[in-house]
Amino acid sequence: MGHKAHIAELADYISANQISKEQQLYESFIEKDSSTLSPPLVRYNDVSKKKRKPPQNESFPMQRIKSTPNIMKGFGVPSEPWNRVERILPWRAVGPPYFYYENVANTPKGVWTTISRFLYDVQPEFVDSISFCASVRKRGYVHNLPICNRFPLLPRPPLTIHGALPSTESWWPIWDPRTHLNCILTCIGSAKLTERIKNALDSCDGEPTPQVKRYVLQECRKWNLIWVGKNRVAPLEPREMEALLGFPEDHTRGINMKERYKALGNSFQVDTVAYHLSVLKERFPRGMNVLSMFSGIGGAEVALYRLGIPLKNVVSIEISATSRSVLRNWWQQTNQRGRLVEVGDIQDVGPEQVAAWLSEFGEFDLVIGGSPCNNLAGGNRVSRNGLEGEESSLFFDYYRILNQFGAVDKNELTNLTSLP
DNA sequence: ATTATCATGAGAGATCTT
DNA sequence: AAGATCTCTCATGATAAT
Repeated sequence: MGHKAHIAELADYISANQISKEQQLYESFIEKDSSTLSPPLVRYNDVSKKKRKPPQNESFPMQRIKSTPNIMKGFGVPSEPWNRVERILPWRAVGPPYFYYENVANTPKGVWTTISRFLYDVQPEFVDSISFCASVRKRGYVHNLPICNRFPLLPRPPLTIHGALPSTESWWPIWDPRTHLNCILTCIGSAKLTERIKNALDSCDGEPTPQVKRYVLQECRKWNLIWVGKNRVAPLEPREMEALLGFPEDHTRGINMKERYKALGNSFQVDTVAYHLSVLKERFPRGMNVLSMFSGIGGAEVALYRLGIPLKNVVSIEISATSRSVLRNWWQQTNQRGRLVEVGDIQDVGPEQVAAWLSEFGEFDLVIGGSPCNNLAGGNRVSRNGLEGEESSLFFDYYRILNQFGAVDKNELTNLTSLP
């Protein structure tokens, strides 16, 4: 079918089904036109709806499409599940094992292109956790999981601030229009700041002046503050962060506040990840062996557990001793039947160690992790130096270890395909 | 020895204006 | 269409306070 004819047919279909043009284009390119428009949909390192210059000197073809779907909804979110969609995975990306990789969506240019190329040319799925909870969290996910028949964790978390934090509602001024929170970070606003804000508001009797409102709103947005009393704002507490991120209450109890905020700010949003992992439930009714790299406070483990997927053997690689203790405590408190193997430094994990695990546990069913974002994150003024940065370069250890399993190495692939 | 506070912008997208 | 303006970001390191 010619391209114009295809678009025309599409227009009819859209008007008949009242589905947004963007979604329909998206689906059609996946299901029908993937041969002529390859690869479809997402342009790497481009999380906007606007068109931009395509990346230069990239080895895989870029296809400009006239209109893109809302790119921060990936292959669908519960409110807009495009469950009929299937995607074409590069054959060398097909498992076992299943793999799942996560990092911040807004990186320096070219980072997601590199990540995707190393991970077998699988296209990133960019998702904002605002579709799952009351807090923004824009992240990219590269994985080889099926995307049909996903389902969300229950109960669904509240999607508004007042729903998630009911006690704030009575204190929330009418002139603060926020209905959702910004991204949960690793640092919080100071008590001094909340005091300054209170003083500014107290100095006005009744309605604050426009200048004061502007100042307060600016600080509230910058530091993600909530209303906890008359003229009084406060940063989120750890347990509130835990709830927003989908963790059990007091999940990170027992470590000092600084570490607690840092670990939470670095964590997965559990509902989002669980939505993506939900397709594994029917495939592994008797449980999974999981290799969890950069485990942190165990977002992946909690997601699988909350999905009701039994954890058989979990190898958890995490450099922070306090984060390891959080996961270990959770493992014990939830009476896990499986075995938890803890490893500190991922750089100490060599081929022999991997081989030993394989002979002991058999195959890993899932390799999951989000590598450090320190050198990618926008908030970093000091060392936002990309994927080669001090911490973020640990991505290549994720790739190195993942590549020791079923997936075919690129060099090997080149040799194979160059044979006559 | 810990903990709290503060200063340190760029970069890119989103939205508005012309 | 193009430019101006607004908005937000899984942060780091020095210094003050406890």
